[in-house]
Amino acid sequence: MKGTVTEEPMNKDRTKASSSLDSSATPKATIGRLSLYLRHIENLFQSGQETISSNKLGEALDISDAQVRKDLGYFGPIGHPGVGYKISQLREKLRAVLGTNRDWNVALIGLGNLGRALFGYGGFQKRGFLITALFDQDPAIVGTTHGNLMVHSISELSSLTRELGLQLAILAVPTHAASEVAARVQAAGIVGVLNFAPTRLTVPRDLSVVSVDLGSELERLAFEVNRRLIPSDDDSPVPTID
Amino acid sequence: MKGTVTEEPMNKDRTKASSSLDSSATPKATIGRLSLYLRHIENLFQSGQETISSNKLGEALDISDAQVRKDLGYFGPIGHPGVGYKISQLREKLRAVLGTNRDWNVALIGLGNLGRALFGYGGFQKRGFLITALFDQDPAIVGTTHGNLMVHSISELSSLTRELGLQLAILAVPTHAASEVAARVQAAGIVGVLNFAPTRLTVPRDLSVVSVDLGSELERLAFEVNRRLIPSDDDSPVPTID
DNA sequence: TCGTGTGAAGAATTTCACAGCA
DNA sequence: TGCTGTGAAATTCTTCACACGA
Repeated sequence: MKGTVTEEPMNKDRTKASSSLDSSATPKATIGRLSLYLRHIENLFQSGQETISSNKLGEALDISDAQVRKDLGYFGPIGHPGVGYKISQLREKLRAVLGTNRDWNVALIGLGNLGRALFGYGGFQKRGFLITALFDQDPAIVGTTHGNLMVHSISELSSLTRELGLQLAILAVPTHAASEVAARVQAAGIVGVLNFAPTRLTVPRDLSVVSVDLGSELERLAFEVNRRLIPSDDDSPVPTID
Repeated sequence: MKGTVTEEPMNKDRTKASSSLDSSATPKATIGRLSLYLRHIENLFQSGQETISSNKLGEALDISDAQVRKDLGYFGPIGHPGVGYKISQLREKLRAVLGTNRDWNVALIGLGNLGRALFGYGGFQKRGFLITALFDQDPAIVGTTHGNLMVHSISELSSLTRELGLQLAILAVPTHAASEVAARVQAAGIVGVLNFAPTRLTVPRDLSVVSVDLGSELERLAFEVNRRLIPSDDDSPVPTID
């Protein structure tokens, strides 16, 4: 993990459908790579390039060509033998699969340091995730404005979710509040949350959760550095740290 | 993916060592879980609990007990049959493996929206990652202070890395600058970077990279929501979105 | 008896390698 | 000839199930 680190522990899943076009058969790892493909394809699309081969695409992302073809093939054949993948076509396909061919209305909940930062970060809007409402529990923060949005009390979550058609929420609240807020989010009718609190959300069914624990990502990095600089075996290179 | 969220595409690695204590044999997925274990163990440690079984630990994190035992066993036997894992002992072990039993001096590079937010976010310091120097390329930002730190020009990277003993860097710079900055970071003697720019860093060897693409995480969430609410097959539940 | 450690089985994912279309 | 799509092989990861220590 990912980074990232990402989260969402593995679980038994029922319903094993068969069709090779069935998205529920998509390996988890593939999904992460689809984002990488799209990112790169968007760049190529901007640059006006027309086609790209699995080999070239993989090279740019450090992924094997066979892996690229397998990944892209999960949603039906889309490549052109002898030619490669047509960039505009592949772009559409990836956007459809990843859900970025439409806009999503996103609630940002929690406007502490991290929340404000995420709000200022432009990367979300660019990919079709529009932050259209802000919420916080702290009365001292409710009523303040950021950009052209005012911070609402969490008690208004349900009404505003309906009113604004909010579909996703970014949770940047303290750990101890995360699960409770997630429950309210779900009750309000929001269907997915991106959770930044370093805890496993225990939530009712019918809420998709993706967690990002920035601290874990740094731990992963420290682990990699340790592994590289301080090989645990004896018969080894022996570089020193510091 | 996981924060992806996380990144670092898979690659062929040479040198296959044998010992079961060899950390290079640790499955990639395990590393992400080690952070989860540590997170939970720290909580238990605070609460004063003395031991925990693989079963209970797994239950709290939604991981199978066998998986927990396998993961924890990669670094040598540490459990106590009939008893479980001693929390203080497991905590030490995990901290040692993940490198959080020491402090890391971290440079934060890029003080735009995201960088400032990450600086304000307390989650890093708590886990032993001390942001001890700030850098930016923009002359308008160099010289400003945040907390009790002044923003330095990137040209001072090498000297300050030596002076302050910087080991890691958090990259919150624009995409187009990321690889170049990473090269300078590496040249300055920093050994690992946590990259927030949505691009694959092309860097010289001898630099560990973990990438977090927040946009990708939202895409992963959108994908999950789509999959849950709009099953691609026909013989299905048929909930509607919106 | 409780609960770890661990081979062996099983499942999931990646790589190989090649038939076949443009 | 160039390049995809895809079975089959190889590899990696997870779960099973049980011997054994406390």
